[in-house]
Amino acid sequence: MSKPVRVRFAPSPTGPLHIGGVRTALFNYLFAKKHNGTFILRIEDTDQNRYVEGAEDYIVESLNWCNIPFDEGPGKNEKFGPYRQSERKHLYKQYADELIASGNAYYAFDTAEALDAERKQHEANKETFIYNWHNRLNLNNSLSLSKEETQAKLDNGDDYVIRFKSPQDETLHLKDLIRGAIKIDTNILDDKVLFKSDGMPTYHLANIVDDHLMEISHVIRGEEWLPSLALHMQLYTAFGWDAPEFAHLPLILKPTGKGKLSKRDGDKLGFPVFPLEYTSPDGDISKGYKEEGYFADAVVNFLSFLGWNPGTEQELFNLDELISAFDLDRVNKAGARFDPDKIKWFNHHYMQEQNNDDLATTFQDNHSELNDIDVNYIAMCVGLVKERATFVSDFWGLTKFFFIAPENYDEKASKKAFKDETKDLMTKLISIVSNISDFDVETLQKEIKGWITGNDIGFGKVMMPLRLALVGALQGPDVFDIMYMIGKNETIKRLEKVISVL
RNA sequence: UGGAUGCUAGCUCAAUUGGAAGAGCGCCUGCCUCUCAAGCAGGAGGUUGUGAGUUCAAGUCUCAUGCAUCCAACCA
Repeated sequence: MSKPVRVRFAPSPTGPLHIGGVRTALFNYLFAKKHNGTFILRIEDTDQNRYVEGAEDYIVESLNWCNIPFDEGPGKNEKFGPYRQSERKHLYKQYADELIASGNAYYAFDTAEALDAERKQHEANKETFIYNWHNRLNLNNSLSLSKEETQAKLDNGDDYVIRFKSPQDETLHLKDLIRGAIKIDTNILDDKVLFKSDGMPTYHLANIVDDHLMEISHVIRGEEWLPSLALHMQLYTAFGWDAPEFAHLPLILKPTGKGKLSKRDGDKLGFPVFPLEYTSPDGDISKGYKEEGYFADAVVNFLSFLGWNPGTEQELFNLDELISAFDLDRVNKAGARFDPDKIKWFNHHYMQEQNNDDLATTFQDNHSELNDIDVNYIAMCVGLVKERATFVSDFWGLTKFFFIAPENYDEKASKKAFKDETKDLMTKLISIVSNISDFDVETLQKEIKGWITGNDIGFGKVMMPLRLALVGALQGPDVFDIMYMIGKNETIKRLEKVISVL
């Protein structure tokens, strides 16, 4: 039917990729895969002043960690390359010149200082300075100067920028896939700089040229670009090109209060706002979801619900399910509030699907106390407690009694569990345990429960102090599982110890 | 200040072309149990930001207003 779907994620390498950027990348990826299309990574590094070393690698690593790799991009399947705008520098000037030739753009020689002064003066008069039709003839450009003067300046090598000549008294009818029809009066638009004096294009020019050259079919980007849509559509018209479809995603808002989610919110409220840990050139470290123990699938699932929902009650989606369920029609318009508790909830669910051996390996790597312990044993412990864990880092607190005997007993629990007859009961229990030769869960259960019911003792009187002896607190999985795991000798040792403090 | 976009439960979001306001998370209660979670079941929670208008009928359309965000760079 229509053109093949080609979408791009076009971040600027100015630092670590924000979690909102990951969401934008994800939606592009889902849309591409849903329509058997191509997901492209393009690096928008036209601002050399803001370039940060390592940021591009960080972006690529983040996408890979999330399992949403790009199909085309720097160093990969370069059919439409290069994919770094700095390496496409030679392409842009001719297009700017083309716009000048067609009367859609003009040279401007105003210095940054002159424009700054204008802005300040307007501000003092409580006005807004806009460089456009109403004042461009009073400023220093090829429209206000004569042809000869302009040429003389160019020949002289004066610094210049190329500005778009925004039309007067027109109404633009724009279409956004998520927001519908938008009307814009061109009189309020300004003459945006398309080409900078350093020989680089601005975002606006590079973006349109590259999207055209790379045959992008759908532009899916953040809402912060919505005000630029009018300019971009006019550029397509000026070039005589077919424009792609546009979809502007809602912003991601702070968990508390109002406002856009920022790096500071993460620092303040203690959750990451970046996919991977990031160390800035200054040495500042920002937390990452990966390093904090989140599973990539959980992060992706959570992110997919920021501004989108499937219209059903299903919340748990793997990547394939997301691809088939995703639809731009179901992306909503309002800003999405970031809820750190919800992402933990997702992580807990994904924890249950993890392989115990893999979890055990990670767990062991993170705890030197476990160095000499058989990984299979650790995996069994993990299997017993993971239903109550959200992160691998929860494991130690949940399993330490499998590896080391409790040193003391929780005070409140002791009051509840230790009674006058406890000493006698525990002593008797030791002899029962000692006599069990098949030391497995079933036998333990049968023998001990049989003893309790047979003598009408009451479960709490035995089980609570027993649990306290083994764990040190009234917590943890099934008591018989614990006994089986630590073994007969250790069980008896712990019972003897608890008797000694009674 | 100007323009754009948005506003439904505490939070994330639902609600064919206008046609009885719903789910999940969180919270509370119960069940389960040797404990804490998890799990299961139930419950509370809403004048759809506010005010008008059009209509037999408005969360949905129109206008006004409030609040929030984005843009208003030779940043992206």
